[in-house]
Amino acid sequence: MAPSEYFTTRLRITLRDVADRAGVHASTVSRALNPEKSGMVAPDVARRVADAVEQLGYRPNPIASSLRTNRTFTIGIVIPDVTNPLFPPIIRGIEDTLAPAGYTAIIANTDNDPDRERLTVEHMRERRVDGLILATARRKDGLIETCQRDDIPLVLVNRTIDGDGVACIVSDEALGMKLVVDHMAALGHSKIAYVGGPNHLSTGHLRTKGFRRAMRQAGHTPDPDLMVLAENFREEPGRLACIDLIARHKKFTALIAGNDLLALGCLDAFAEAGLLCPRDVSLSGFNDMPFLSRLTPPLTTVRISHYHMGTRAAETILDLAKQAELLVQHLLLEPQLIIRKSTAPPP
Amino acid sequence: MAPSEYFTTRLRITLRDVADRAGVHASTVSRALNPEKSGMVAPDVARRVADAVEQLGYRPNPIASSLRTNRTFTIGIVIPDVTNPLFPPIIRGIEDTLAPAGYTAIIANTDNDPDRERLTVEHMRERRVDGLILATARRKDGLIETCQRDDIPLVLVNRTIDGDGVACIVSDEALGMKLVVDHMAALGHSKIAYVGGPNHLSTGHLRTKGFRRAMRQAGHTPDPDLMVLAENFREEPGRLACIDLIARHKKFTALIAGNDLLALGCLDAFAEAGLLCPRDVSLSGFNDMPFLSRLTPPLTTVRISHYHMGTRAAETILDLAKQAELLVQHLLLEPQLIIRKSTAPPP
DNA sequence: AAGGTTTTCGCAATCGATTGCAGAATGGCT
DNA sequence: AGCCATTCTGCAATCGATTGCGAAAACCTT
Repeated sequence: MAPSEYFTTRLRITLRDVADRAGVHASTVSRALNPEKSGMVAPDVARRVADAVEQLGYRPNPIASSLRTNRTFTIGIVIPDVTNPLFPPIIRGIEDTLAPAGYTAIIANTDNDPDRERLTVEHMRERRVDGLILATARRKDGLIETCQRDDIPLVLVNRTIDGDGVACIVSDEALGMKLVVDHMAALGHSKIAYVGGPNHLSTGHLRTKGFRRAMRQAGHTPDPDLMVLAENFREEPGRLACIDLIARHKKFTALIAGNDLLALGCLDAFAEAGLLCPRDVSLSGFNDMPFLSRLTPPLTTVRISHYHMGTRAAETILDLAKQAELLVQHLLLEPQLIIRKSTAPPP
Repeated sequence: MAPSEYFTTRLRITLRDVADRAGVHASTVSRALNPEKSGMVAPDVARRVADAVEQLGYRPNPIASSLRTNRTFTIGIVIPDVTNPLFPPIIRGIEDTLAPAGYTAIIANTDNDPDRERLTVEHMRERRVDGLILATARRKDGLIETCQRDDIPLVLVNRTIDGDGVACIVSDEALGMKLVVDHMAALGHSKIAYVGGPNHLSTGHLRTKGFRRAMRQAGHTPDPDLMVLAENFREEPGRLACIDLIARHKKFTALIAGNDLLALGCLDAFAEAGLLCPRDVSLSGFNDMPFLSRLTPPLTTVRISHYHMGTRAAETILDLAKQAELLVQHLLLEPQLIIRKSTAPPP
């Protein structure tokens, strides 16, 4: 017998082994080990079983269990890209909540590619995940509609779709934007420009909407000439959008960016145009990425508790997986303004 | 019949359904669908099966398959913390390699807690992962020894253990350190200080060793008074170590940090001591974290291709999982010096 | 003490795919 | 034509745990 065989035969303790040891039938062991059914077995038998389990070092085979019960204690997480500092805290939040509940997370990156999204979701469904947490939602999202139709436990995180009917944990974008606008206004700015993210994402859309509304509430009229939408939420598009903005030669003393990466791009555009922040123009970001306080100047931004977002999403998917009724479908997390050195009174 | 039942009965196409449709036995379908055994079935039958699969939209149940074959096409990844920007690229590299091969990654964070490491590995083994990629290695690591003893396909990434016998993909720390030291020396520095990471990690240990050796090779004697080891690889310990260093009142014109976070901490210590970088002292980091070029001053550092590290680790674990012989056990990836503005000639 | 509950447990089927073995069909050979 | 060697397919067991059903045993009840 090869060593590996020895290992396998020696180590793979099955339910039946335990049953033999305890002098009972396998089904009894199964019941004794299932908290929900342990009432069905006599106390002394339960102890004998427990002892046998202990002595043999039995560990149940979750695969066999899954095959029979059709539950895997597995949750699929679909994100655009782990490399984006936005997502790791969400993942941690999810995992820290899932693990104590005995669930395992399967994570996949899709780079915002709808085809890959569909493929990964299919793959995860084949793997019989008990639920799905998606961080990839577009405002109109066919994939999510399919999942809804197929009645899969599903939670959206960070972004959401238009309309409701699906659980989501997102930040209160309108509030976040209001915090920034009010901050700029309080500093004395009235000519406030905006470089936003794409409109097909709820984050982009709601922040832009929030910007307009907050401007009006602050007594200013949002100037369409001072608003540009970048193609996506990354640096280079932010830079290009800002260059576009500057080329319009319309005066502004503050610029609110739709997220931190866009803000970084804007900073580059400022440098190219010989603009100094915050002396010539104040700048704010959104999300509070790590190390932003290390920038020159340290960036004023809106902090979103992504970790918290993850924990809530995990709690929700667990409820859904065990068929519980949801108290709240849409959870809006409260953002927080982080004032640093990139915002100052207008020149 | 409830909609969900309808869904289940309607959607769960099994091998037997395909067999019935194709007019053959389930075992034949199984063989037809298995590339390694598709030679055992007649071409026309294979086509009939393929058609039936197509028409019914059959998708195999990987759980049933796993139960029988004892292979899950799943790899466990254990990392200290996704939130550390070091790891996401590794994870991407792993996933991008694993996915095309039909494997799924299970990721877990352990926060460098040995107990959690053991728990996670146990959990993953219970889930019958086909292999393990660990980014948590300590130089002496009991957990890894157990895994070796139990003959589990195993690859270490980023860090490794003392001695060999286990596959690992790491950066060539000695070379990396040599690049930095030579760069400093070439700039004219001779009084070069060192703030390193903990000695119980291979990264910390090898970089420190590499520093000493590179110094001697450059014709300088490493001064023990100018070397401090931080408790871990994070900012605050870096700051404290650097404060300690400065308090020794021994002159140095350059400081090499064991990684970027330590360097960030050193930058803080400089600021507190009224030292300006690079005017008063040059500084270098290690790893090339994202956004380091945005610092003031942009940090000179050593770039390690973490993504590549991930792909190679995944390739290795796949080889191991299919029992292939390994060409190289220890793979040293070549690091690259990234010169920015934090290093300059001595004052 | 007889009959009726309630507990407690075992039997055997089941989840869905895989595979060793054997038999049927086909082909090739003399 | 007859026999052997291939090739192809089906049968049935198996992986390990779960669970509906029925039976035995224990406990009440009157």
